Amino acid sequence: MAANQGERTRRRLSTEERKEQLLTVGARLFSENPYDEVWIEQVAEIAGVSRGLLYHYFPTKRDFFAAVVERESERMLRMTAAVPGVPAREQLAVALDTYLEYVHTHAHGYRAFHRADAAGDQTVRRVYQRALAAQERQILVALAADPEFGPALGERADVKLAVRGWLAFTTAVCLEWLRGPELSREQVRDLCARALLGVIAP
Amino acid sequence: MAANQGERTRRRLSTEERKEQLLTVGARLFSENPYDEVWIEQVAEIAGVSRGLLYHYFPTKRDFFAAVVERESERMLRMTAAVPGVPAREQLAVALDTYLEYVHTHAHGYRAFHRADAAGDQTVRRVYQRALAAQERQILVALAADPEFGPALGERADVKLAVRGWLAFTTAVCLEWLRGPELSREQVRDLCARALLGVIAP
DNA sequence: CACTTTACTTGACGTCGGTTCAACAACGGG
DNA sequence: CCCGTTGTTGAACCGACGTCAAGTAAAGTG
Repeated sequence: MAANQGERTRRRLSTEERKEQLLTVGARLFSENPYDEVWIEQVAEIAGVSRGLLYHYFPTKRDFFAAVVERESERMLRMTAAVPGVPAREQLAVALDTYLEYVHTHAHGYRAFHRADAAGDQTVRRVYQRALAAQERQILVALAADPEFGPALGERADVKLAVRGWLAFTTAVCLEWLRGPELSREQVRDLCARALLGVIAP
Repeated sequence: MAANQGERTRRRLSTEERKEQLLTVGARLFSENPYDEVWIEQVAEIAGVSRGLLYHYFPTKRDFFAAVVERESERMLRMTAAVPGVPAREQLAVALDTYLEYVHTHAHGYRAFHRADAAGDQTVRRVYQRALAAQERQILVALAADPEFGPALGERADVKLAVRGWLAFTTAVCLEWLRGPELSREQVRDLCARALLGVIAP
């Protein structure tokens, strides 16, 4: 009902701090409710500011959502940067561990991010697709660098599609895992790893 | 701008015919735009009826969307019913062919259906999840009936999650395939088949 | 051809959430 | 202590959802 901090002292934050705070609140709300069930007023209320301020920082509600998605995609890509020079099989396990760590600690952002898939308009979708493309590229590069897969990779037209599909696989598994973790992190990791190797294997 | 058929003759359809028509228009619009960019007035205009009539058949916009999703899920399940008594490997190829045929001929409905994943509220989501669960069950039953996979299936806790992930894989691949069919139907079919076998194989 | 039924239209209205904007107030420098 | 900068507010505007009562006309029925 009331603001986060009591209404007695109206805090005045710097532009960046306020933006950050609003995006964090947005990530939580967008992770729990579909896009159009999140009211801009609700975000402002939880953040302890007025509706107007939100529109001062973000032109429209869509832009606000896009900013939440973009912020989360950046965090995700930053946390799961590839480690070059390591065999793909091994690197995959490590990368998946990092990924699952990210999913676990930033569950809200992760869920909010993946809402952009089906709920977004052109703008949001573009941000989302760019992030997915970056992940795909990351995976393809890691695979191509490994002598086990690299050489045969370029000859197959379905590899790109396979990687995209695998990302959807991993996403679905992780979202379900967050819902109720009936499997251990290691089991999830191995399942996803097995899936990728199964698709790109001859 | 104007109605589908010229405005000179106002056609009077049966309840079922009209519902069907409206749902078809809805499927097309929801396949091309996110939920909140589809106006109820737009649907009515294209169908050549008044806004009021739409609210006569569907209480709210959400119910309308849910009806679109449900209709499409029924069609999908009906068209991809399992054929018992056939080995899983073989049945998988046939089922995927049927599935891809459905995806191709009902692209609008297919896209609209999968918007419910992230754009839906509780009601819509329930419809969507029920359809997914039915597909999962269908796959698990087919696998369990085959002596090659059946016996070992019950012992593994990750099978359900794997199947769910595979559905997401297939969905992502099909949606991308609809976008620009750079791969033939056979290639897509084989890719998806390989994916499932790769995940449930030991 | 009357008569009934019922799909369908019309248009005005209330509501609610997104969006705009002029004014306000908290901080920082002089 | 005053003043400019700028974070922030509150209220009004708008447009889409949803309601409703009264009426219109297309089909079936005798």
